[in-house]
Amino acid sequence: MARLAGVSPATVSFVLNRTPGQTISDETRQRVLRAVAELDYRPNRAAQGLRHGRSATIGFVSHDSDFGVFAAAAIKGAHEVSIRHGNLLLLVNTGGSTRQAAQLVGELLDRQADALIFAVAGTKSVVVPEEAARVPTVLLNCFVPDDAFPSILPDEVRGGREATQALLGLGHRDIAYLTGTTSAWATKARLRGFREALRGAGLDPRNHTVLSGNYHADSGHELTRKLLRHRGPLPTAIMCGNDRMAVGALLALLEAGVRVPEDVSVMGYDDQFELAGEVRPTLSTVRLPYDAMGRLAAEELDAGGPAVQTGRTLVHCPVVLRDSTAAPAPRAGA
Amino acid sequence: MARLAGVSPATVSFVLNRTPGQTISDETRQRVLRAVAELDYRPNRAAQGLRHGRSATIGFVSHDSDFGVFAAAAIKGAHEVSIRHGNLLLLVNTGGSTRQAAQLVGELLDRQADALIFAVAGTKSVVVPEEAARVPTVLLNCFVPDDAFPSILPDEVRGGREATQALLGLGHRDIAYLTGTTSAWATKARLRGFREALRGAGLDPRNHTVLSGNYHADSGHELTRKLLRHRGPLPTAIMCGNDRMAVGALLALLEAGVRVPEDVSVMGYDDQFELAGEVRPTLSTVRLPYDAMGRLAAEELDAGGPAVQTGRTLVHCPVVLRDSTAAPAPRAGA
DNA sequence: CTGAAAGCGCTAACAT
DNA sequence: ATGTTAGCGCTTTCAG
Repeated sequence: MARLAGVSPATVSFVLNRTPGQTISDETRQRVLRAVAELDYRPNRAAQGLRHGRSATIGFVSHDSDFGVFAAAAIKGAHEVSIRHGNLLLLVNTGGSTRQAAQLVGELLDRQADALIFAVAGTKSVVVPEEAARVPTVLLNCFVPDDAFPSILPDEVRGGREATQALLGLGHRDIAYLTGTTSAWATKARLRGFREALRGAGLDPRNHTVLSGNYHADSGHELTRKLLRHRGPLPTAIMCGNDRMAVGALLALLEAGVRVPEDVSVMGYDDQFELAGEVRPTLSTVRLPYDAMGRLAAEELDAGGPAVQTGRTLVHCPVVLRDSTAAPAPRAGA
Repeated sequence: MARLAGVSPATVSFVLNRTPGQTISDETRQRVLRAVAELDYRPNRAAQGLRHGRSATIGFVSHDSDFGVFAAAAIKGAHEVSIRHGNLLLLVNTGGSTRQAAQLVGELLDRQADALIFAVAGTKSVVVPEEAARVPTVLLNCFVPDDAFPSILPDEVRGGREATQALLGLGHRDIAYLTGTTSAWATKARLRGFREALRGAGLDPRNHTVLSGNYHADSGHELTRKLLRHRGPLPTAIMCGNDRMAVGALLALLEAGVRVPEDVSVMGYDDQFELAGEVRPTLSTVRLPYDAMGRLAAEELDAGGPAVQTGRTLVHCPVVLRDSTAAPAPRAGA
């Protein structure tokens, strides 16, 4: 014990914490510091936590069957700002089961987590274990029907709109949309943005092909083949539900000898790490700012307010233009 | 306090923990349990930890600039078995900096983490903060020069060898290898496995093209184009440093009108989540069992032995055959 | 069979 | 200006 080394029990605490309103003689301070250095003593934060009722720990609940790209990015963001505030992340994965979620939130609370981040990969409505309400909790990429917890969500409508506008800006007038899973919240929102943008440019969405897929690369491949088979003139641009579908589309187009972006532009969505920026041609896409969302969540929590600020915060998804999009080739009919 | 509800202070502890060698009358037990249920009381694990000197928490140090696919998989595995043993993961990311690593290991230790997992995405030698030695520590996908900590590593030589043997088994005799970053441990090991397999089949590795890339999709693309430009007869199979390079290769081949697997077989490495199984054709590859490695690490730690069992544990990387490989087409010269 | 008491490592209020 | 005391919530001898 540092106390043996010096000659004081709680004085150490005063010195180490610079307790305000406490004045310590320079001599003792030195003595303490020397002892601390010698034993390289570090306060036991579990004990501090017990005293303070605060563990300097934030529970991160990944409510998915797997940790994936989403969780990794969100965790990175949350970690980054938590660290800055002296907090660490206590991580659990529920496997997507509501029962497991309740169980694990219990474990987190037992360990006195000061706050909770509840995150899901595919934006959607979730059931949050009610015990979560005992501490400040933020929902990341998900929400509850009554908005009892504050949510942080990507602004998918705007993302879809701006992606479409980017294409329109390049001169495209015939844009096909290969959607992700139709039932998904994000799919609907992106599609809505797509239609808004078309209407905004004076075009009729009903003249534009929309095909339903499932967010997997092979569905992008398949739908693009359908596009190639069935239509007369190919659209000059293809928007895809996400980057993986875009990669599938790319493969199908190349197989058919269609050049990207000379003959057709392709737009993804997600800006998926190690994918969008690396395929050839590199993919124009919309950045899903999971890391920023994680940061935001942690900021709300670290700020620590009783934090039952409610409501939904939408985070902007910026368009990232790379090589898979270009102005359409002048058409014969033009 | 549950104690108020019943009429006992520490008896609660006996009941809840079924303390061996303690015998409790059925009546009191019921009383306690009823009170516990009513207040849905749960013991404070921070306090338990303080008492026991054990936090039921394992520190997971991701020593990379980012959380990525690797960390996500390894964490998933480690989480899975930790949970089963009643432990939770306390997660930190060092950004790859040794100084940050020391700092964060400090934070973990201050919070009384019972053990540490130190993980890196690209297999390599690392500098582990020396304080890590205060608790059982396992190195995941990395090692220290003197093997002072036990390491868990993928068996890359065998992976490379078996991937090559799979191709040889299909009848391929001319296999090109597009490597990842040459300086990487994994690259060398996989290449060694490649050569061992060739020699094992009575072939001379020097007759096989080996081109150096960097594990990114675009380098797979570029090297494949080089292959297409420079060589007379294309090899019948191309092994790639990883799946992303394989996707690059796929794109380049399709662009050139070369069919996969009819004209050329392509083999990846990693079995990357959401990639290898989804591109068209689906990628034959070697599974890098990061989740299993994570599980293994947690198992060694949860077993909790003083656990300074040292040495390196190699984990098998099984070949996964999908659609991008097939028997070579009969050649004119054959 | 159960309660009282001490103590894990720390800090906040209260004496000195 | 420093040291004492009590207590955070739990477990564990040790007496009853």
